[in-house]
Amino acid sequence: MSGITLELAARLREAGLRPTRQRVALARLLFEGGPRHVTAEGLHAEVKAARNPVSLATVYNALNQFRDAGLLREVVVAPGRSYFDTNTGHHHHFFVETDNELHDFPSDEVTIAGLPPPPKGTKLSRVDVIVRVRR
Amino acid sequence: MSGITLELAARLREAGLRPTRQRVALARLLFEGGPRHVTAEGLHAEVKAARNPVSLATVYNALNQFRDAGLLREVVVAPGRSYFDTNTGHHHHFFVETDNELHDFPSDEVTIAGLPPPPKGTKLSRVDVIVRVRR
DNA sequence: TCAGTTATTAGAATTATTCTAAACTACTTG
DNA sequence: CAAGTAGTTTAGAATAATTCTAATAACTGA
Repeated sequence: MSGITLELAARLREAGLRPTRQRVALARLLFEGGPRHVTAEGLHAEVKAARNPVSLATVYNALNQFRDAGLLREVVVAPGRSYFDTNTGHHHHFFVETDNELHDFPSDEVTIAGLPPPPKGTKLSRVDVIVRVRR
Repeated sequence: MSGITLELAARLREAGLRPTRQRVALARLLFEGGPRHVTAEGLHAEVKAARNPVSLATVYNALNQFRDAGLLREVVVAPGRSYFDTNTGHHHHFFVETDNELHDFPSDEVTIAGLPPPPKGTKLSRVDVIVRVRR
């Protein structure tokens, strides 16, 4: 195994996930290289193309587990369209409705003021801002 | 037809939609009384309970048409969970993830500053803010 | 009223996702 | 380092949400 793969394996282990061949293959596609947005179908096509066959069910399982472990963030933009974002830092999204493109933008300069307090008995989980645009 | 129904019929006509029995029945459930959030399945159950049978396909058609006409706003909170909101004014949402509840909150006091400009060649459609909380 | 367009319907089709149960594989303990 | 075992993977079936199809029905303008 290469150094990079060992690193990914360690990362999975820390997340409480066994670094199986399939999960490592998916993690490589997701986490090597820059941040990206993937769909389950898209990622499945990629592992297939990389001649590292992983079943679609496993892709779904892995994406859900990675998300639950905080390695990914899920962004739902339209009914039946959800993306997994490898950027788990604080940021928001542009969604180009006309061609289903999702882009990050940093939240550094964005400030949201005057949010009401969470309903009684609940605690804040996250604030999603989706800026919808059309071409 | 009652006065209220005539009003709704006029509203549909203005939106370019024929005020058919089914659409008026759905519009009554949606627009009489205070603002509300519905799912297609939920609304379908309501018309059935009101002994005004409307097929599920028609419920979907009507909701999509109402949304396209600006009478409703669609809010997607999770994969396979989208709500139609009768409040089309400027406001945002709380989503209680633990029990799939959606609540409005007015945007009067909320200010978002520092949003980057839309990507080149696109124009702003809408800004969605979803505050996710857990119980 | 009639013709013509538009809407409704049941059920099939599609799409995205999850489930099932059997086969397999990574970690552990002896 | 050889099992044992608990966690994983898999294909395919199952589920869920939504859209499509093509036949029937209903509104509208003349």
